[in-house]
Amino acid sequence: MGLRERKKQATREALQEAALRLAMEHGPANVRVDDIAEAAGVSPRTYNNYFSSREEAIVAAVTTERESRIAGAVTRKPPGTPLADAVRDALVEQYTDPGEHRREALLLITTDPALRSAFLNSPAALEHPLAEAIAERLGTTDTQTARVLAAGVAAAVRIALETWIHPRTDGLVVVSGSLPDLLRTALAPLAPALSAAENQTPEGR
Amino acid sequence: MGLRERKKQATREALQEAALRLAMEHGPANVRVDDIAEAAGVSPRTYNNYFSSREEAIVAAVTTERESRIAGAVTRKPPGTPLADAVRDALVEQYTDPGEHRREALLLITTDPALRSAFLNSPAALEHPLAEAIAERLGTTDTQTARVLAAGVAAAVRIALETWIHPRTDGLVVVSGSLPDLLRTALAPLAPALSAAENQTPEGR
DNA sequence: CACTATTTTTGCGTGCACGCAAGTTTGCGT
DNA sequence: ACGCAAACTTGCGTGCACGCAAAAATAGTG
Repeated sequence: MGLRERKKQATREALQEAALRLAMEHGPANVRVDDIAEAAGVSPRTYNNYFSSREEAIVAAVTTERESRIAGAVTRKPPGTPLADAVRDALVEQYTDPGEHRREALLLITTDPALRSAFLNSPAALEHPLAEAIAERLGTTDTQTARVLAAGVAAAVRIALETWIHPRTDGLVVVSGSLPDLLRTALAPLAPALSAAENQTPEGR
Repeated sequence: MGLRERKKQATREALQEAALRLAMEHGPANVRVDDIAEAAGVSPRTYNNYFSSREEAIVAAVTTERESRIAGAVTRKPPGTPLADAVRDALVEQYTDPGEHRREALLLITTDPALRSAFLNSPAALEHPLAEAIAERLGTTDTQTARVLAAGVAAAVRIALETWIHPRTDGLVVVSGSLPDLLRTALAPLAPALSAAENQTPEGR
């Protein structure tokens, strides 16, 4: 990886880190993008070359790393594992709480409306990498099916996060509980679609 | 319906219509929200009480009516129709080209990047009404499953619109063709999930 | 009709997103 | 080492989104 890309990566991380730190120190409402840019040592205009909203950098600090690992985790599941299981397990793994410093950040995020909204959009970033991982496991060149399945999964994840953040009484049951459980529940309805796709293109073709 | 709600509806439609007309006349880039507001006879600030971006009103003029009919169309399918078929047919019906004046508008929308992007987000508005329609057909009080399925369908529709707007070579096949065909293709992978959900909660329970 | 409560509209102020063009850095071939 | 081309950064200008609080419109009640 050349100097160019390393620098870009460094800038991106500096912005994320600065954004999160400042938001935790002064509260999300009291952080202007100029502050973030200054703390990261770049111009305000450059901030918007990396992130297209003030909230994005803060949320990215919490979600980016996790999301980048999910597709990898799916690919890494032992061959022969049913696709639905591979996806479910990969997601549950990666969304299992990693530590304390992230938890404070999440509390901050779920407090502020704009941040919440940006947070709930974050699973959209799963679509492309996940679609590739699924296509690979299906061993097909038909990208379209993989894209639809990945988008469905991303949507399910988003819904799991939604009900995790503001729980609701659903029918007669109160839905709340650990995020892993909510993920499993949200993914369950899609499992038949994942299975069907992989039976459509059997191993030995 | 009281005077209040009728007026709100009228304002909303006036804004949509004005936005679309002005965009067609002067080109999307040369329409400021102040112009739209003035043409609709409200203050600029009021525009943003109805739409949260300049593009939204333009796109809404083309998509809103259609979307509001889809959930109804699903509900209206004869009882006994498999859920997957009901959803597919309802979508195909409603997305079948209605006429000429809309076609020009669509050309306009697909030309401008910001409008394209807003247009591709429009299926998100399907989620809530569609989730209710699906829940009703499933005859279940478990909203969660219906929400996930509806979100999956909305995502599939979005992907159909994406590949319709900028077609791609996918594997060895060039994907292009009529929107109805693209919709069928995009929905196909989800059909097993819809079927499984309705077999989970059989009629006579 | 008169009075009050609720909802909607409006103006203002502030910070933000982004196109553009000029300036700066990096990569690479010679 | 030089110099050119491509990529990245920056400043500027413009229009936009939205919180807030005051004013206007509407609904409901006696």
